[in-house]
Amino acid sequence: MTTIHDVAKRAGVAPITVSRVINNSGYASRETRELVETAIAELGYVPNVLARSLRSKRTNTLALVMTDITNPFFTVIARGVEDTASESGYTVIYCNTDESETGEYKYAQILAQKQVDGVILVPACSNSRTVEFFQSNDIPVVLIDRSIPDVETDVVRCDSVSGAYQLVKLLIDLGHTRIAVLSGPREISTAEDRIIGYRLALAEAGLADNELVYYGSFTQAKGYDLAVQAMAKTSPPTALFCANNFISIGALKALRDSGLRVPEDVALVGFDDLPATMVVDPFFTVAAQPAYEMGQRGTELLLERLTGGVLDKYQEVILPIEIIVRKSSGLGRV
Amino acid sequence: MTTIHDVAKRAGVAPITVSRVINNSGYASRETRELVETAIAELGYVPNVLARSLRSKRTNTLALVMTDITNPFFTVIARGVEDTASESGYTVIYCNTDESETGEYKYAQILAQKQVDGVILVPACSNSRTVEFFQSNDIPVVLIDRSIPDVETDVVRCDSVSGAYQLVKLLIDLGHTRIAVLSGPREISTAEDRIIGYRLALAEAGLADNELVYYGSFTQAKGYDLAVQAMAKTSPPTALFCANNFISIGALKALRDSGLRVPEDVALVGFDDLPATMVVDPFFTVAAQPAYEMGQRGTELLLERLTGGVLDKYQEVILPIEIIVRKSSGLGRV
DNA sequence: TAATGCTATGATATCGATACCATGGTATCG
DNA sequence: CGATACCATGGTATCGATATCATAGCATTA
Repeated sequence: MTTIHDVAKRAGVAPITVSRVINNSGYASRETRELVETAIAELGYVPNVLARSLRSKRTNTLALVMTDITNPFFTVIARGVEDTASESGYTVIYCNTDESETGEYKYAQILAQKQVDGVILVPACSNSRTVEFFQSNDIPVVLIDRSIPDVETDVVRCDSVSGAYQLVKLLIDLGHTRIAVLSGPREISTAEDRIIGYRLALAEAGLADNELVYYGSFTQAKGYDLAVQAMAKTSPPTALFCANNFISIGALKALRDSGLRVPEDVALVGFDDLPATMVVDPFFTVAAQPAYEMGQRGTELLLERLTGGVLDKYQEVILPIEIIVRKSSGLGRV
Repeated sequence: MTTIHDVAKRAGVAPITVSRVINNSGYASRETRELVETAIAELGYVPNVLARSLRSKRTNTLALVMTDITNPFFTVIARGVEDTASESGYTVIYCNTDESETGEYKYAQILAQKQVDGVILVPACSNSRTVEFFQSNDIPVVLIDRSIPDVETDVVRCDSVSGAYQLVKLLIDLGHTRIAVLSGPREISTAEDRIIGYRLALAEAGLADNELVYYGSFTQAKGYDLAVQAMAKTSPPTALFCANNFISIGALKALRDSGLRVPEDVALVGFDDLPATMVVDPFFTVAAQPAYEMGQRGTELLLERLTGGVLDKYQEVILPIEIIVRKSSGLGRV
């Protein structure tokens, strides 16, 4: 390992001068700068950011803690975060909690140890322990996609209530009266909000008594299960509202496996679009959230907190949802 | 920030003793251990890994440098890496080069600065500069998925030649004689190997004169383009062999857009399966590579190099490919 | 009983960089 | 011309941990 001292010796200057050249801080004459730069090139010197960060108290590293990196929705968020962060010279550590509260807290420890400058968190639970832990270690946190009750911090999310309301209203307008909602875990804000939106649309149409609510998790397997459960009723629903993309796919699989056609026999709508790169024939009617932009805005907010000094009030940014009508919702019932 | 000194003072011991308790290194009496542990708990102390790594020269961090994190093939590799690494107490930094050589080299600098212990690299080019840079900084590298000519390092990959051969032979056995291959960039080993396998199968069947080779890139957009080009010939191919999943999807889209049915009008086979979570109705006949296992084996190899002292000889691990026959290859031509 | 080995703990130097303070030279201005 | 400001550079302390060496008590063994 060549160090800043080696460079300094070779260039005939003091280490601190080398530091100034590298970081473009303080003054350095054109001549000295060149001396240092050639010494760096000749030695193949690479600064040690551990030492730098230890002294300067800034690691130029952010962490993105999310629940499921295999879900394209989060992958796209990750790209938004990555692009924005790297533009400002930050690197990003990705952490995958698999929707587990303990996994999340375990990562929180590691990230604090690593002295990350800030965290973008998709919470795996409604528990505020992780956020409070970060805050007690002076690490700012931005929540993304999901919120947590009674926590003071920045949030970037979409209006799930409204998105769900619009999707379910669409089904009602098509003539459906028995609509089931297949959602995620009870304690996740988006899972709950999407049920609230569902109820709103039902109530408005005078269908409050027809509620068919299923809680589960945001996975394909659970989507399959819940769809099977829902369709097993004596008078099964004629439409399903799935609370995310994986649930949609699982539900569609379940319906096909029972010989039911979508949309002819059962209509299907859901949250979260699949990326165009991964789908040949877009089929699902969805409430599409601007995932890339969520990552971007969340990161911007975090960077503002880090560099712009103290912005005293926490912000809640709510981004618009787009309803995309495709084949899976069908043409309506006669 | 509470430091090891604060803990030491509170527990009435020396900092080094606290260090011993934390790291379970050296001796510590039961009594002292408890004193230290309660002090840690009371103060909410979290060790600073920057300082630790600076002194100990180990960061317990690996880097996974890949070309496209939005491709599920690489996402699955990432999970394999992550799981294996975290089992051994390592964390993983993910880097996305977007198939760009400069992007790759830029990340190399950053990773060296961060003092990562080792790197798992999916090379974006056939250039050995990045690998050599890492090696000159004493950072071991394992290549994954793709190899680079004339580079001395560990490699974990699949036998693309054989996979391609089998897929193309399958098409030939179904009666196809005009088969086009839509591949990636000329300088990527997997892109080239898949063409070699294609040629092998053609030659064996006496079809060497029917070669229809298209180079491009591993993206959906390019797959679309190449398929359009291939089908525009006066006597167009009756089957397409796509060198990865994104090319397959793009090609399928192009065929559909020109009113051609798969497999009735054109048969389609390709490399890399799509994850079951993302597909309702598996359709493509594919050469499936064990992505998770590739990540796993690559990481294991790297960890062996890091911990097991010097394993003098570099290894090349070649994992088996599975051919999965589905609808897209059709039933053959009469 | 002296030698040996293990347990338990501490003092000090150091990892590689930057913060902070200090120094001296030159240009500008009233 | 002296005061002031800016440019250019260096010395030293320090960030928070561990490597290395040292010390001392006690048990075991020849």
